[in-house]
Amino acid sequence: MRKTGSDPHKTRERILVCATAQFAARGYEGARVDTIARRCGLAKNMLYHYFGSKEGLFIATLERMYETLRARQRDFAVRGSDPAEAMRQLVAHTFSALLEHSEAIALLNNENLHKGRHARRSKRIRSLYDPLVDTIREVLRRGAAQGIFRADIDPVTLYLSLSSLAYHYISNQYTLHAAFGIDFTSKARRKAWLVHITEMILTYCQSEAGAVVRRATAARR
Amino acid sequence: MRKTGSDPHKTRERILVCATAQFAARGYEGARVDTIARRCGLAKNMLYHYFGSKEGLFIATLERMYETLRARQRDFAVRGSDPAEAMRQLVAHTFSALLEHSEAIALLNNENLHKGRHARRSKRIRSLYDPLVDTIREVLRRGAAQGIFRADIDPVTLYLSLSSLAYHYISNQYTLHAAFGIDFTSKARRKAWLVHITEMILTYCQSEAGAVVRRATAARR
DNA sequence: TGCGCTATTGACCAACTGGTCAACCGGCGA
DNA sequence: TCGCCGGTTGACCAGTTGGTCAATAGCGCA
Repeated sequence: MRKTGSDPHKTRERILVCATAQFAARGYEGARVDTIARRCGLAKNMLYHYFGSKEGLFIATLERMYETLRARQRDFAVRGSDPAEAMRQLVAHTFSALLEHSEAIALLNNENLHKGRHARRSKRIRSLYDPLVDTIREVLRRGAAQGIFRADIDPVTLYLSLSSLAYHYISNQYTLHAAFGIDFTSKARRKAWLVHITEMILTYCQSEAGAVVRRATAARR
Repeated sequence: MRKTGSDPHKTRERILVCATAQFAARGYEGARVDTIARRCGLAKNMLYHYFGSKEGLFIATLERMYETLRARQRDFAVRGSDPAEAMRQLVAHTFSALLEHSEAIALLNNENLHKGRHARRSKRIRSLYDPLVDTIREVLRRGAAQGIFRADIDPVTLYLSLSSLAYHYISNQYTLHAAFGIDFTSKARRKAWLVHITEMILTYCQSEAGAVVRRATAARR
C-alpha cells in the first residue's frame, strides 16, 4: 500500500457497492457516473482509473452480482434425503435469495432491456446456474427412483418454472400493486406466495406423466 | 382540421407509436426526445405541444399500451364449456398476447424499475386486469362445480402464477440465453414452453386440495 | 376582411454527461 | 537521497439533453 490510509482493493469494492445501488435504482442509462463518485466520496477519476468507462463499471457490477449469488448458492445444500422436502428447500432458497438480493433483479432486468449485451460476454453467469440445475437434476432423480416424482421432468424446465414463479412476484410487484391494490411486501403475503409456489412445483413433480392429456382425451370421449 | 393535410389525431398517434418503440428499446432514461421526434419526422416541439414533457409522453405511452392490451383481451372470450379447455385457452391467450406485445413487457419492467411511479397514477391499468381475473374466477367456479378442479383456488393467485410462467420466459430470455445457451425465440421451444406451463397450471387446478401437505405428513409418519 | 385559434417549425439555451489532462502525494527500491 | 510508480485529485471540455421562445401558416368565425 502506498499512501497511508489508502487501500486500493477496499476503494474498488466501495465503488462497486455504490455502483450496484445506483445502477439498480436508476438503470444503466439513468445512473450518473458523477453521482456514484459522489456517493462513495471519491473523485470521478477513480471510477475511470479502475473500470475504464461507465460500461466497464457496469459490467464489473454485473459480475460482482453473479459472484455474490453464486457464493450464496455454494453455501446452500439440500439437507436430508426426502426428495419432496429437498424440493421444498430449493424453492424456499430460490425465493429468499431473490428477496434478499432485489438489486440483482433490477440489474438482470436492465440486461434484458439491452438484450443481454453485457451478460453475453460474461462466463461467470453460466457458472451461476449450472450448480443449481445439477442439484435439481439430482433431487428429481432421487424422487423418480423412489417413485414419488414423475420421471420425465427436464431439470432446466423445472428450474425455469421455479424461478419464474419466484422472480415475477418480486420483479413486477409495483405494477401488480397498481393493478390489484395488493401489498406484495407484507410478510404474510410473501409467506403465502412461497407456500403457493411450493405447492405448484410439488404438485407438478408428483403428478402422473401425461395425466392431464389423458384426462382431456377421456373427457372428449 | 386547420392546416391542410394536417391531422392532429394522426400526428399524436404517430408520436405515440415511435415513443413506444424507443421507450421499449432504450428505457425511459435511455430514450431521447430528439430521437423520437426525428423518427416520426416531426419537430421536437410537437412532442412538447401534445404531451408537455418527456414524462408526460412516457405516461401517455404507458396508457396507450394498457389500452392496446385491454382491447386485445376484450376480443378474447373462452369458447366452449369445458373448464379444462377454457383454462388451456386462457394460458395460450396470455402467452401469445405477451409474445405479440413484447414492447409491453419492456415498458412494464421499466415501470417496476422506477417503483411504478407512473403506473400508480393511472386508473386504466386496473381496468386491464379485472376482466381477466373475472374470467378466471368464472372458469374456476365451473371447474369446481363439475368436480374436476379443486374448489379452494384464489383467482388472483392463479392469474399471478399463470402470468409469471408466461412473462418470465419472454422477459428474461436474454440473460437466460447467456446462462443456458438456449434459444428461447425458436418456435419449437416456445410451443414446448406453452405446453409445459399449461400442464403445470392444469395439474395444479386438477389436484386435490392439501394433497401435497397430506403426502408430506404421511411420509414423515 | 381580419381576428383568433391551433398545428407546426427553426433557432436557441442552460444544465448536465461521460470522459480527459496534468499534476500531486507518498511509500519503496536502488 | 532520489526517482519511480500507482492511488488520488481539481479543473476542464466537447457533445448532448430536455426544454423554451418567437414566429409562421392556414382554417373558420365574426
